[in-house]
Amino acid sequence: MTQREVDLGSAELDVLKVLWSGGPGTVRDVLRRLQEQGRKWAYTTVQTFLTRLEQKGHVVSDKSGLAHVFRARTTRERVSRSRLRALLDQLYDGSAGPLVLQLVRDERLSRDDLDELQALIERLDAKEPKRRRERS
Amino acid sequence: MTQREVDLGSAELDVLKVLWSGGPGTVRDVLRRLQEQGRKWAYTTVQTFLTRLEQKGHVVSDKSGLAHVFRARTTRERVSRSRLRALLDQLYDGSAGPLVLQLVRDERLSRDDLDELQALIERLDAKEPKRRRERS
DNA sequence: GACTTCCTCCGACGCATGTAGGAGATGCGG
DNA sequence: CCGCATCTCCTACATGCGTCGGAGGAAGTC
Repeated sequence: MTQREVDLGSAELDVLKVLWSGGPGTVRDVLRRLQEQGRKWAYTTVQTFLTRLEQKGHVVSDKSGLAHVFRARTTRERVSRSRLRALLDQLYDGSAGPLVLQLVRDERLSRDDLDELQALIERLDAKEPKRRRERS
Repeated sequence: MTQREVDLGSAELDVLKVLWSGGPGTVRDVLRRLQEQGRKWAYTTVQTFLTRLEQKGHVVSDKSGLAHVFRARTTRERVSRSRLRALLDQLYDGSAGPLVLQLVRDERLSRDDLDELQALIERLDAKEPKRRRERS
């Protein structure tokens, strides 16, 4: 029931993102917020995206007023997961290990992130069968 | 010189992948390998992708023989990095921390991966100024 | 030399996506 | 009541991608 692969173009995603971050809004609202981010789109462009997002089920709208109010239905979580999984499957053979290693190696994680990560690993370690191998 | 954002459709990527894994080959070679993977494409479809990949600079070909031999030029590494970065920028606000945490939490990393990860973290810790903060 | 086979080249088509203009309804300021 | 601002709806159009078919040339086979 995982609602078929989240299909979103990057412009569509940008629109969805303003709904996530700024809450529901009309076409005009969304347009304004986008413009504040430096996007120079026409009113109807935003409208098109909102409509398409609605058709795809990622957004719902309240059509009672004159100007429809759109609200995100798909969560950021959902999209992230879906995208991540696609990346994993396409380029990392489906396994997260190498990806994590690469990330920790290449991206500069903050001390806090590292700490947290370490804590998490310890927690996982604790929970597991914990076969402690001799360092070969 | 980072050669503009790696632009690859998913089918194109599949073709590139067989070049990565199976080495250079002609259209027919690539087609065969793809068919072994269950892909049912027409000969010319593969050809189209190889040509487009070449136009985009991801592949080079040796045209001396009758059948051209194509070879990947863009590495898997490069594509992975680029895709990963895009994901990070689009959905994780550019910072890898949350993503790593999510991965370690949600994906079942193998014991080996966890070990390796831990080792890596320790190495990073060692290298760093090592500001040991009081736990606030 | 005529056949069959394989290859390259070129063009095409449908669907998704990014981007928008115009038509027509509706509401508010005088 | 009139006009201007707004909205929605519909249509359009370019580009990219996934997918091929057909034309025409080179090669190996009797």
